[in-house]
Amino acid sequence: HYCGSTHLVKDPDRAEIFCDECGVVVDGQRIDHGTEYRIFDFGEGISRVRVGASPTFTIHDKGLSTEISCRNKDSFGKSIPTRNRSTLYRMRRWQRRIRISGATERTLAYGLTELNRIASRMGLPRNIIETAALIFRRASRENLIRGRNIDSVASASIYAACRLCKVPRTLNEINKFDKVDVKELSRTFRFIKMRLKLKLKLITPPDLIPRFCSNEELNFSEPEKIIRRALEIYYEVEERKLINGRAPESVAAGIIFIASLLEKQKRTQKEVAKTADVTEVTVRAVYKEIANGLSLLEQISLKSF
DNA sequence: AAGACGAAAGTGGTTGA
DNA sequence: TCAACAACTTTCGTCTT
Repeated sequence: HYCGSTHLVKDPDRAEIFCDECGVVVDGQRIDHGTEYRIFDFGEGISRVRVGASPTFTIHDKGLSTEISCRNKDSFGKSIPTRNRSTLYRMRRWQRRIRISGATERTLAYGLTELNRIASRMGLPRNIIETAALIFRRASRENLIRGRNIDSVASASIYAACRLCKVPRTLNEINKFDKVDVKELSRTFRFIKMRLKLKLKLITPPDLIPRFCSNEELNFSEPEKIIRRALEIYYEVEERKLINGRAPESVAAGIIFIASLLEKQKRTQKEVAKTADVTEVTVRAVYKEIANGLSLLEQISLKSF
């Protein structure tokens, strides 16, 4: 499992196995195959019935809620006798509790729906969606959603899940599918990350390179070759400390551009820039720096002849 | 005509006093 | 908290293919 931890936790209520270190859902489809049993033990006062495991974190069953008026009148408007008022009081108290939980449930349902919408439009794999849903539920449980835009929490959960699962998306990529602005998404993410103590490693170019190379925009015939070449270049660059303070997308883009030249599958700077969501100017800057540092310039210009 | 190049000016985020 | 700073963007004119 990616984060190296062997500390996996099984949550029998949710039929989930997830990593205690990083929170990634390892196996979300798992069904509890434990003994099916019922206990009719009046002595213990417990009746346990296993009806089956909830298959996913992402679906929520919505409930209905009821209001009880605070006036002491019945449905005909007649005053309710004092001897019944204590009963009514108790009913109200219960109803209030249920309604409050109903509100958070509604938030959960709405948020998970939104989360699913974004994630499926992005075409994210199952395990990432489950991880995102788990994060969202934790955020809800820890009361982090109140006073915050539900949509932004949903987006932030997806962003975090992508990073946890080692296939990070940029904030901008997610922002193309959601309804919040990048700044708010960024704020919410930082907040959630801190409060849930998510352990996220920094994004590095190798996290991005495989996905970028496989992008349909670039349409490499054999992405694996480009990926391998790009990674070679990256490790060389890393070793020689040729780049400082560049955003990982920028570095990835510059490297992929060079790799496309060396593999004789040249792509334009514009194309590479578009898939990495940076500008051509940035691609140029990075690729120049690297090409100079590795003395690749003559090689590249030779190849292009 | 399209790509590559780099200058100039503006923006948002990080850093260090 | 403020100012300096590098990275990044946008825009644009020029050169190359």
